[in-house]
Amino acid sequence: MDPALKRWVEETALLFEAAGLPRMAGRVLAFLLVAEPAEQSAKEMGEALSASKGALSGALNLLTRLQLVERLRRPGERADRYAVRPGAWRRLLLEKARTLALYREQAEKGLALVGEARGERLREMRDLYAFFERELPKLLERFPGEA
Amino acid sequence: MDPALKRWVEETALLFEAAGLPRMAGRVLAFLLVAEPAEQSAKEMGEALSASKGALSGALNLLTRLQLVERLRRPGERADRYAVRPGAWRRLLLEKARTLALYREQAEKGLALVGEARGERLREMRDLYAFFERELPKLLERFPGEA
DNA sequence: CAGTAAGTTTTGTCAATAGTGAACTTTTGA
DNA sequence: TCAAAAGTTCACTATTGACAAAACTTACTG
Repeated sequence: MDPALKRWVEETALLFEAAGLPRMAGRVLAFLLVAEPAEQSAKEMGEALSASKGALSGALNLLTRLQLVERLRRPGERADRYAVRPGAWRRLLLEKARTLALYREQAEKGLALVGEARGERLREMRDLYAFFERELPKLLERFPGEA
Repeated sequence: MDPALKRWVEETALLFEAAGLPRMAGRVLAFLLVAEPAEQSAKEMGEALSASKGALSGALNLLTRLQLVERLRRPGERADRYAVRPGAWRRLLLEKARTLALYREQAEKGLALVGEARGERLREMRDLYAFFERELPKLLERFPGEA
């Protein structure tokens, strides 16, 4: 693999890490974004990223659960292949949007404990998250893209 | 402090941690959301949260840098007091919005390396983040609230 | 149905990070 | 100017989590 591309993968993995992914999962995702062909086997990724089978297994399962990557098998081949799913980014943001509800609910729990009267600070929190919970999915619909 | 409230603080801290704050900073912020009075000294927080001076110092500096908390001094008092800043949540989201640019830029760097022709996957990434980079600040402006 | 390749799980090691407690510096009110 | 309180910094410890390596399980292919 081109050294410049290798550096890009590592940098990108760091970004993904900041967003909450484990380091190895970030590396795999970054690699799959630029790999040729798009479908890669665990073995190939292990060589490209100098990572162990075990680490890849965990990372790939995570990325698959998150629906960022799909697992597929070419007829006649023994090994699974993996590729970034079309619409992965939209899905990632939808997922984030869903966590907004957690924040809103937590604010509401707090309000129930301290009472609405004493809850100016919590109300600000609840209202803003509720606003985004409503508006973000609408915004995503306006984005011109697939699935 | 009421045990139910104590549990709420701990739960909320966990949520904040998932969003990227260090644990202690999350506890402090959660506590400041429900504390009476709103302005609390480090000593009071140390007792309420069973935390050391040193840990509080770090957490409070972080929260102050992030502009989520403000530091103030009542005349005649020796110790600083801290309170959640009005508009803290909006500010937090604006900050997140700013990181969208990082993702877009990283996708563009990748495109420069693999070429636009081979870059369907990266283009999807770039386009979605660019879209949000444009739309999110607009959305925030529509939220009826302070600074 | 064997033999082998792929994938998962487990175990042990290592690095990173948070937090305590103590030493140190700064501030402030007398 | 002095003394005490507040705040910061540092050294150490404990916890966490990621990863490699190897043992184990599953499932394909001939």
